[in-house]
Amino acid sequence: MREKPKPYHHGDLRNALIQAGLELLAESGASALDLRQVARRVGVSSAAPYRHFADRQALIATIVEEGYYRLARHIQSALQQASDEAFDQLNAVARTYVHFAQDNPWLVREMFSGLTIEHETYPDLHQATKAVYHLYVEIIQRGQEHGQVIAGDPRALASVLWSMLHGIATLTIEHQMRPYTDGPEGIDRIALFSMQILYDGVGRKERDP
Amino acid sequence: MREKPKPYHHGDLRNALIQAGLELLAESGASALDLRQVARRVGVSSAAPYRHFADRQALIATIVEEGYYRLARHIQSALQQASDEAFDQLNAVARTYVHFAQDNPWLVREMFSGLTIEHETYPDLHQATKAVYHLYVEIIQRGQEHGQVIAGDPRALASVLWSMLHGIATLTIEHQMRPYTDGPEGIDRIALFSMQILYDGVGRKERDP
DNA sequence: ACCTGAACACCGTTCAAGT
DNA sequence: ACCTGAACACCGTTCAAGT
Repeated sequence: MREKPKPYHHGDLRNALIQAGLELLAESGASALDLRQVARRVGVSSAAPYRHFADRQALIATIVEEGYYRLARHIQSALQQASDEAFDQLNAVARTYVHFAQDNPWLVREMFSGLTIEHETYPDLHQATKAVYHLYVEIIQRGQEHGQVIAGDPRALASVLWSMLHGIATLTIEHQMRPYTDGPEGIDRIALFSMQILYDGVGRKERDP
Repeated sequence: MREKPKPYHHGDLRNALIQAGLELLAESGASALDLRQVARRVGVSSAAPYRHFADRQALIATIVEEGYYRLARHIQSALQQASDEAFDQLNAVARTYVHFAQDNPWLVREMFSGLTIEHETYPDLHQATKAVYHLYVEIIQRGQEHGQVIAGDPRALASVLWSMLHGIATLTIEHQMRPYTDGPEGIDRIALFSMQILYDGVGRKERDP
């Protein structure tokens, strides 16, 4: 079934490299994400990728960028199935975030390692992270409009939400959330619990008489 | 785990390698954390480190472990200067966490990358992270005893606190918290703000008459 | 314009041999 | 017992030459 037409020109090498990199990352972790191996899998020479990416970092940045866009898509589709209650939406996002991390641990680790984000050498990547961040800002704003979320700069509140999501996803991947993540609905439980805390706080409120 | 005090090239190569690794990491980032370069800086051959560490990962795990112990010490000393109010303590921890991350960005990135924690090949490292986690559990428990923190499994609540700290530290390092971190007290401001949210929640509470 | 082949510098790791 | 020197396999990157 598999033909091996090996034209001198690949045709879509750039996308093929991104795809192969994504696969290698998922299969064998970050150490497999090296240019020679990616080139090998695609069936081109080790030098070929340099026609499409400045260096290894640039390929990784593009792969991570793709990761952020995928995450954004997942979140958007989860939000469409949630009610317009702020808490419900927070919950949907948290569940999506943690599941995405669990399903793509190596990709998310690469996304969160941030080595590339630091240098603003990759504007497209920066754009992709902003797209996700913007979804949080919108949730907060809608919640404020409906009187469900406290007043305050939506971007500041969104940053705190982002921090929380970032943290629970990371700790879940690293298996630091056990035993709360065990069992069939464990991952959902920790997401729900975290959002409940974020929503209501850990401080004990006075029961006024 | 103290050994003979002898920071000379001959007798204490193990500690010399850890120290050099810490320095290289701080100076030049993760890419500088390679065995040959560490060996070079200490003034031994490239093969010498293998007498003290199984491989490169083992050296990194030890360096990261040292990072967790340093962080634990910082937190402990901050807690001693805080009052016995739960909120005050949460705040002290958050400030310490974020400052530590800002002062040691590469070390913290390595600590959070978690590639090593996943494999429980490094029990000492696991131990070091537990030491930090335990400090959070204690804060939560004290807060509950004083009626300042809501009821619930202290370990679960501590995990949520940990997630929050993890997230704000990461986003601060990656400069995703701007513009809230700008200015002289910016870093403290974002820590305080985050803890206020964690304590009181983002949900709008009804003002009962 | 896009890709190959060979080359260079460098790293992780091993091992026989030195002290 | 601890360290050196040489060696092997492999990776990032470059560049002249091929299609």
